Amino acid sequence: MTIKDLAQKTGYGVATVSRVLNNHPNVSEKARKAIMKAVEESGFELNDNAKQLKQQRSNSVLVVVKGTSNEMFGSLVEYIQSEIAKTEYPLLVDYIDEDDNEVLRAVRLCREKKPLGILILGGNIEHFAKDFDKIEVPCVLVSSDASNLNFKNLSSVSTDDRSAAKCAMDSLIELGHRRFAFVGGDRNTSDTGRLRYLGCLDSCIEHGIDFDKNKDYIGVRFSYQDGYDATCLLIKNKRNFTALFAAADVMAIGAMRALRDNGLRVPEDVSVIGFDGLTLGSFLVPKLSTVEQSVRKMAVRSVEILLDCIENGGEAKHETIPFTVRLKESTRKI
Amino acid sequence: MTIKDLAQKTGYGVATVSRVLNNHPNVSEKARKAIMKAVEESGFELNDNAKQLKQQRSNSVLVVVKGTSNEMFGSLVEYIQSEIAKTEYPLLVDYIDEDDNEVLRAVRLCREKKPLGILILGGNIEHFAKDFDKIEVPCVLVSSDASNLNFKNLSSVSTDDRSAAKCAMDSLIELGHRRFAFVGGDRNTSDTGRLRYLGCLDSCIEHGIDFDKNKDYIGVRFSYQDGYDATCLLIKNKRNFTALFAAADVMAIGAMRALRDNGLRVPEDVSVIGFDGLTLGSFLVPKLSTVEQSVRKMAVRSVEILLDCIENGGEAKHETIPFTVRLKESTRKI
DNA sequence: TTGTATGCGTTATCAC
DNA sequence: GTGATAACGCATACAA
Repeated sequence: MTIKDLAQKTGYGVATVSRVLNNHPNVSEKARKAIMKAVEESGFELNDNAKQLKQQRSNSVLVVVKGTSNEMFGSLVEYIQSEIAKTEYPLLVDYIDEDDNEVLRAVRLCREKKPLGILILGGNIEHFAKDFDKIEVPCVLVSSDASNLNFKNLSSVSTDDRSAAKCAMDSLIELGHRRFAFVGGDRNTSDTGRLRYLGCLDSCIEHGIDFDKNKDYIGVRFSYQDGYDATCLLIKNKRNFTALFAAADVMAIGAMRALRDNGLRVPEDVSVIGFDGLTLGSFLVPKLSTVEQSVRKMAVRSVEILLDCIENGGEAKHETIPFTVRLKESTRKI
Repeated sequence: MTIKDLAQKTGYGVATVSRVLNNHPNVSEKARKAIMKAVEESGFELNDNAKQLKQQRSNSVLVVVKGTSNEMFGSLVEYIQSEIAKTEYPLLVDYIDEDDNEVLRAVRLCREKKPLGILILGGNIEHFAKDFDKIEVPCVLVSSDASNLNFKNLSSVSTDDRSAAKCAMDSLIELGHRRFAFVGGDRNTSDTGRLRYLGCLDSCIEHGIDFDKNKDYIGVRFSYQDGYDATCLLIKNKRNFTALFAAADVMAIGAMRALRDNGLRVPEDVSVIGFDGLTLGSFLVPKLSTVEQSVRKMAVRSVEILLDCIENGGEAKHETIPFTVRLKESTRKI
């Protein structure tokens, strides 16, 4: 079933059928009705490939997700999906490993899929600096700040990771903690991991807290198991910390279990704070203290910015989503 | 940049370029080398739209995910993604609401996207019975059994939900429990919810357990919050249950928190068992007892079956993935 | 082993 | 208001 068949069936020409299907003007009401009727009856849908070939672009929006075990991105993708679903653009989701180069991947997908725009979840600024010039469509980097890169088609929506991590640490210090352990991201492959690490460092320095970056900090992947393993290692190192900062809620959850398995109670023996503000955290026992980023707001703004760039040729924007340190039940005063 | 440009650049014809790009035979080594070199230099990628228009299909695999708040599907999508990534097929992921009609959605996407095959995560057999005949490409329904529908292009990979739920209940009964509460799925919109409900009922009947389907059972959506709310309601009804069965781990997690907030301890006062076997469950305190379905195996088999249908014209298959009742720390003997 | 020519289904430019 | 018709970039039948 093609518009040709439809034309034959209704007695009109393909051009008129196409006009009706695309809501173009210069079609008689009579023709519109007749053609729409035929469309209904046959369940006809335009062939996207032909349409897009003709129009020299697809109408899809591409999302590249870096790292699959971090539930925060899962949640982000869902919100993005539901925002994009309000439009007529199909969403192409591509998951890549935490260690892969997201920009090269995007470049390749652009040539293949010709998306209207791209959202990249998680990214490494160096990758952007090196290869982003090969991307021409609007792009929003979600979760890292790209304002100092100055690409005219690259926006970003992020949390001020460094300040947020510092705030979280400040809160722990205010609760009386002095000895800390850190389960962070890999500082080399993850901007987010690096910034949150620096924020912690800032706080330690400001408060004169001792901190051995080789023994008190372990950088791993964003997953439950990695959080668990890293924490076991920190305990084994006998650093006797009273508080643990995890650079992601998934790690914090792994950490809490590791503490428990080593005979330590949360928060009585060790306070734990995570980062992200996953919905899940509020259902745990104890409720996970965390640096809450409004994942929903992040998704909404990212999509809004992207659509503005796509539809109105809007300028690239760099936004920071506010965070809130939420001390719940996994932290306590000592 | 098109194959025409590439042809011009290398002095060969478009047909030869096309042959090289598709690894077809009858190309001299010399031509292959020259053309590949030009491809490298220019970073050329075939235009998917043109290719697919020509071939009368896209090369993509479509995944329709029903319900976004059930983390089990999130996990399933990730495994599917990583399996599909081993092939060269791009994955088109479409999320729809738990209450939407997944088959009509798939029909529409088929006409638009012309995918090679479809995976549907979560589904209602009635929807399939009514409209699946409009779908012509191979399809695998994941998580519900479709063997009694007899569509030649519809496979299914599922857990025997009814037996599994019964086993879980049997285990609780064996632990000495007699008074139960059930947080289940909506029996009307979700096959999975209905079957797990029936399994529980089977067990109750077999063991002569009293069960008021209006007061002891609440059917809600698969999410943390719904599990929480339903449990609060059950507690309010003063049914004095000693064990709670949740039709999904996410609900069980919500339930555990609700119990806690109502002054009940898990497992001392109430034993809780979930369903799915999420990775997360093993990191909770207490570790969540659950009916474990190997999500990974489910994903792997689903993709294998689909690819076999796509690539070798394999027959539709209906497979059941084994389950294991895992009693961990959220259940106890009374 | 290679090149030429045709058509996939659509949109858009014309001429009517 | 409408209908021919030329692209879009590719794969492929067929000719050389």
